[in-house]
Amino acid sequence: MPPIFALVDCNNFYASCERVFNPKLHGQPIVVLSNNDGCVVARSNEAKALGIGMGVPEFQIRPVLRAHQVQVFSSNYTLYGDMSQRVMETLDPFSPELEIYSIDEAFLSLSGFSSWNLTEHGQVIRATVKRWTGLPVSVGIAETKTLAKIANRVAKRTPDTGGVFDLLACSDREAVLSRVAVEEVWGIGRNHARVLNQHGITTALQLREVDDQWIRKRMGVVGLRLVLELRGISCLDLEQCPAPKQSLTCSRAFGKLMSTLAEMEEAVSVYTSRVAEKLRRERLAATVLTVCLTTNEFKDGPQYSNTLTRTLPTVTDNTADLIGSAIQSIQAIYRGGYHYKKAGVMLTGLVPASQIQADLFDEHNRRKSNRLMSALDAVNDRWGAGTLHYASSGFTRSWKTQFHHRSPAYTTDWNSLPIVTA
DNA sequence: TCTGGGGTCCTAGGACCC
DNA sequence: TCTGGGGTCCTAGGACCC
Repeated sequence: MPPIFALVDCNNFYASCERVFNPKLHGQPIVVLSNNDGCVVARSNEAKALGIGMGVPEFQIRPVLRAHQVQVFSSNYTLYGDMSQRVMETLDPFSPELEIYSIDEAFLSLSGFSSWNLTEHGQVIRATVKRWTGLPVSVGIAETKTLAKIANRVAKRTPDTGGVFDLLACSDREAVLSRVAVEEVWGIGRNHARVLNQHGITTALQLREVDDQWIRKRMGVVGLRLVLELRGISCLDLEQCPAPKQSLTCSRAFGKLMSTLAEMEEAVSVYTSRVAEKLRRERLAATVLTVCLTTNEFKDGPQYSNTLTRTLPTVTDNTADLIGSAIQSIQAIYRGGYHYKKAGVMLTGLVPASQIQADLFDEHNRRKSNRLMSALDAVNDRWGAGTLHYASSGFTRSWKTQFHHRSPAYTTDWNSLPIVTA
């Protein structure tokens, strides 16, 4: 049975989430900012039309934001995560196989649906997601994932498609591919695009026609796979069960520059606590911990950054163990006389928590540790992150990441439910 | 004044072994 | 002329994604 993929992708996901519970925002330009309200990470169509680019620092476009009364939001990951889950649950019945590819995208297998009118099926999907979640999505359909991505782009960009485009039902595929720039193809980033352009390859159609050996040499097996996908030969399968994580990170820019070791220890302690929570949620334990710190690269003045990776004394998912290692590492790489902007903690060498090898005498302590961590996580789930924390994380948090324009957690907090007035 | 965060995969090269 | 050859494992770095 030849494969058929549908890619369902939410339009301007974060910006659209803000709109669902705030109808006044319809038709208005919206931007959503990254942590610390630093860069633009999402834009409504109206904001795109104003020429606001993706990833642009907020301070550079402040005049535009003010002049056009653009609605500005800090990232509200609690809201977006919950809305994402609603979308995925809505998509589930439409296909026997679903791959959640990112927070706002899913691949559906439509293999075996070839006798259906897939454009109509796509329209039903689109209308259902809109009705059940309030979010607009686009649907692209084709026989490979890479082509489904392209079909989705067409659906999004061409209003008369009604948000659904089926490349299988398209009579002039060459015309479609010739209108897609090579840098818009999934898997072609800035660097590969530059090289391809230098060789006169500027469209998806031209990329499809390149010589196999040539692309293999320049872009490795990844490049070859991509070209085959453009030709309609499916090389990327649907992945229904996500592979176990290989690394977990918490890294963040500070709300202000920091210089003392005491502050850096606090920050690293907080970040370690966050990443340890992720670790336990995934039911994993870590064998290696990496700490990094860096000054502000955009600023003049002395620069310093360093990274230290250490194998942990024992495989663990215990926050205190991990903090102990992280503090030792930050003490080792910290240097006085600098203004630090960012630090991070990464866990690798992850193994299933159930497989932790405990020696005979360790058994008692491990049981105790598990109970303590369960209690810690339960308290913080119930009363909010950081309610219960280690003293090494400090109490002032003057360096905390800033979110000055955050919308309420409409869907996950009783006190933030939207209120409808007659 | 102000510039995000969290991932994956592949490849090349070095160390080491027999 | 010609200085073995083949394999594994690990790491760093590059490229990409959302």
